[in-house]
Amino acid sequence: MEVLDQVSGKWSIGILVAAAHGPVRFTELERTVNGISRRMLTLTLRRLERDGLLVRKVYPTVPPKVEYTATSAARELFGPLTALTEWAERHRTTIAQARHVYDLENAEKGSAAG
Amino acid sequence: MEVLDQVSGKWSIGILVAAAHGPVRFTELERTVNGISRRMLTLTLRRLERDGLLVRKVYPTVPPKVEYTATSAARELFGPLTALTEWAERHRTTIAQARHVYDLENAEKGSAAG
DNA sequence: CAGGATCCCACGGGATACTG
DNA sequence: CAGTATCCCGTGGGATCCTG
Repeated sequence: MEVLDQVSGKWSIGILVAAAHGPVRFTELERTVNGISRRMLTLTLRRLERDGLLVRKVYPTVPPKVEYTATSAARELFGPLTALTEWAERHRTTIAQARHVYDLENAEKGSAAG
Repeated sequence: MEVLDQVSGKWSIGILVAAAHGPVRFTELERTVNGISRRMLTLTLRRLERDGLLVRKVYPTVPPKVEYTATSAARELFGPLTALTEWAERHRTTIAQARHVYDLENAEKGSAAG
């Protein structure tokens, strides 16, 4: 799905949920979205703005102040997004175990389906 | 979210929904999941199998037959996934327009906020 | 039919330095 | 404070050829 490409990407979701509860500032996001670099924050913000999921409001003060606000389209995303992350939470250990088992079985390359 | 990384990737979702309605065969997926290459089909199937979202069943016949079936964990994903794709569908044109507008505004680099 | 192996490119994304 | 610019690398993914 082409439209979901922007929701994918390592940071979009994190930024969106960070902006869920009202306007957020750049530096605020930098602290909130854990592990994100300045560069990726900027790039992802630009993409989300371009897709109409965030509105960027600049206050021409000094020092500068920029606020990002989730649009209604973005807010409609929060439901599905929450469902998805909750699923991930529920199945995290299950998936980890599945990976472990799979890796073990495929370590012994000559395994006869034992 | 680390666990969602596998759901991301260009093809995982497409493959999962293709396997939603029962077991599917390799070639069947190759036709169903539009635009996927043999290579990515194999790789993505392996990843989904490793994460316990698909079960791979081999019938030792000639010619070979391999069936992929969604696990219960994967089936629990369909709800959230559907919600997400429906959101994408609802907002597809909106997003396209937003992009268009954004691109126009940023084409005139010297624009003084019109 | 259902893959595996190899090559090769595009792009996502981190690190770092500079700016209005 | 809120960016932009540059460099550089890992990997996602397409094309093509080979195989049990």
